[in-house]
Amino acid sequence: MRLSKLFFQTLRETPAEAEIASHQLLLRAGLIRQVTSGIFEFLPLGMRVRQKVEKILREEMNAIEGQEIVMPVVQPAEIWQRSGRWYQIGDDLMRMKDRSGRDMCLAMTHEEVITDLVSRSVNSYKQLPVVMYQIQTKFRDEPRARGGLLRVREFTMKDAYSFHTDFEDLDLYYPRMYEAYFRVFRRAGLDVVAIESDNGMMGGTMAHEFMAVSDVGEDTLILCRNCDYRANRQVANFSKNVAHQSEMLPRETIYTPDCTTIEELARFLDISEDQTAKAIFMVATIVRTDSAEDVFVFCVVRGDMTLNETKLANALNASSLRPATEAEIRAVGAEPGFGSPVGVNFNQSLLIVDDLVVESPNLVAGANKVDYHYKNLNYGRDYDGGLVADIVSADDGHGCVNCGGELYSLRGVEVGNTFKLGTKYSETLNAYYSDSQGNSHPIVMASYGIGVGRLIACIVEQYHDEQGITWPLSVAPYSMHLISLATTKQVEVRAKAEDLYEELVNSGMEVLYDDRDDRAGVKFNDADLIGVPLQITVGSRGLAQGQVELKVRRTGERHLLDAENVQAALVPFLQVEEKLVTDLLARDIPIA
RNA sequence: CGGGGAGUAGCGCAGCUCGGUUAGCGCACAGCGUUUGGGACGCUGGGGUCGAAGGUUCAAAUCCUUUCUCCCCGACCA
Repeated sequence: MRLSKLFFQTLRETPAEAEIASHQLLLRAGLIRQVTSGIFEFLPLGMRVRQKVEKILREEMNAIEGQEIVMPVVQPAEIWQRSGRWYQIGDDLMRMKDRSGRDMCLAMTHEEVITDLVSRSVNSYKQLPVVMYQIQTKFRDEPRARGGLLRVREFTMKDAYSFHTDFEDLDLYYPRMYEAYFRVFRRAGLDVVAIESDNGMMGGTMAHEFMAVSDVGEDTLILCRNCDYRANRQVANFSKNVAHQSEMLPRETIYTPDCTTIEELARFLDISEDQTAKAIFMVATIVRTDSAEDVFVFCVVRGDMTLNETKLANALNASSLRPATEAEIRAVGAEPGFGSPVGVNFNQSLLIVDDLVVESPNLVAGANKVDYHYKNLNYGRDYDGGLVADIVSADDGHGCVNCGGELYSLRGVEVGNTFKLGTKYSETLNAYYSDSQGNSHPIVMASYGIGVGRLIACIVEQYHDEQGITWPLSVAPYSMHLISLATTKQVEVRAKAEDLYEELVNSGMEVLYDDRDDRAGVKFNDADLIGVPLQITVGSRGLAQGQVELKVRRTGERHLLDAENVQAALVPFLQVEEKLVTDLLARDIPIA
């Protein structure tokens, strides 16, 4: 491709709206353009990268029996009503009416449509298992798009769905998808960490997230330094330590002026935070089949712990949570800042106590009276009932639930996920098959997603420097950036560059050819910004010695090549670039 | 939805506090000339509903009201 003909423009200055590296560079290098919040165009260079990623996805999905299909973006409400998600999902689901007033929505994922498809086509165990995938647009009306391609509203996803006679068969297939996911990410140059995760709105029995470790990530991974335990913080378990075991002591009321936070309280009493309990007040929306109910939830966790809203929501089966207002807190008889479950009437509200609080004796907690706390509060003696569950977050320094090792945390971007869905969708959408005895069973399902744009953003986050992007060869828009430094008078330099371009293209290489009438500095800077792995410069200086110059973008190393034998001389450098991916692929895949 | 910031040419911004010719600068773009190995120089030129609507005023980019959009933090999120 000749740069003089390419629809692109590099930006010298960083657009004001972009803060993170991938967003800035994708805009500056002319790969994407934002239309409105969370909605982007892919320009020719960006489209080339996308096609590279999609090719990898297709190859890896095809290799594990995946069959490619395309499902619609605009879907009838009816199937979403049948699965229940029409009611469970809030404003993220973009709803609309067609001209005849029928409710429609934009697909945020495709479980409903594919289950409906399979329900009408699959009748017998002989047709199972079957795996289908597509690379298709999703729309999620995110409350807040951010970070360029990291979090968008309209995006392209590779989504795959597998259908099985039973869980045993799913369990046989699931590891193949898991390994294929590692191959996809590694072929794209990205190493990922697979972690246990929440099922969220997908439902089902088990889920993994594939995280690209990055400081710009929105998720927190909890990992063990000693064993291979790794989970999203939303669901991570840890070994809870009862810090101060002792006999129950008599409860006392103590004066604690202005101690409205655990930190102030611990400092005032000169005790550690793990000797206190804190009350957190939430309002949970609990969705039943056809109604939703708001319930006041009184949470008690130990003072040194952080409430985990995902765990809380799962324990309550709540669709959403929000902090309670002061008025709501007082309405149940509690005092904000000095809250305690003692004396609260739980007829109209729900008590949920973290299991660690139940184990920990003699805690200091609020007395429901301004400036007073109770000392030696014990669950079972001073208050009881309610729900006891794990509702706190694992954190750096906590103990691993498997081996007792030290846990630590990393930030990550979720680039893919896999869900064992079980029979949630097959039952509601009537996807049943007959076994060899003629008995009917719901089909066991799983779904698997990879966000294409997000993956590209993660690659750029990992592969860039001060000058621009440093694409891995496998996903680079071109493999070669040929720069002609010929001025108008240097016809022989020009001719050599043209010949070389033709020669390289004819040999099957993907060449971006800077034939523009511009200054050398402009061309070098654009080449560095776009980040094609190998740069070849044809100029009068080198040509006088019968040479052209090669620069390896990622390392910056430079070599002189015989101008008459460029193509062959490039081969070893391409092999070095390929090694980046082969090295990644050679690593062991951590077990699920 | 809560908090903060910003909308002036394709991009980056100044002007606004304290209203006053024809709204400016850099980059980008077009033409001509000189240049030509790491973002050249000169001359000339094109491009603006100053986000939108309403109001105050002799006069509004500037003051007031309303509203829309974008970005960041939080909430939320397969």
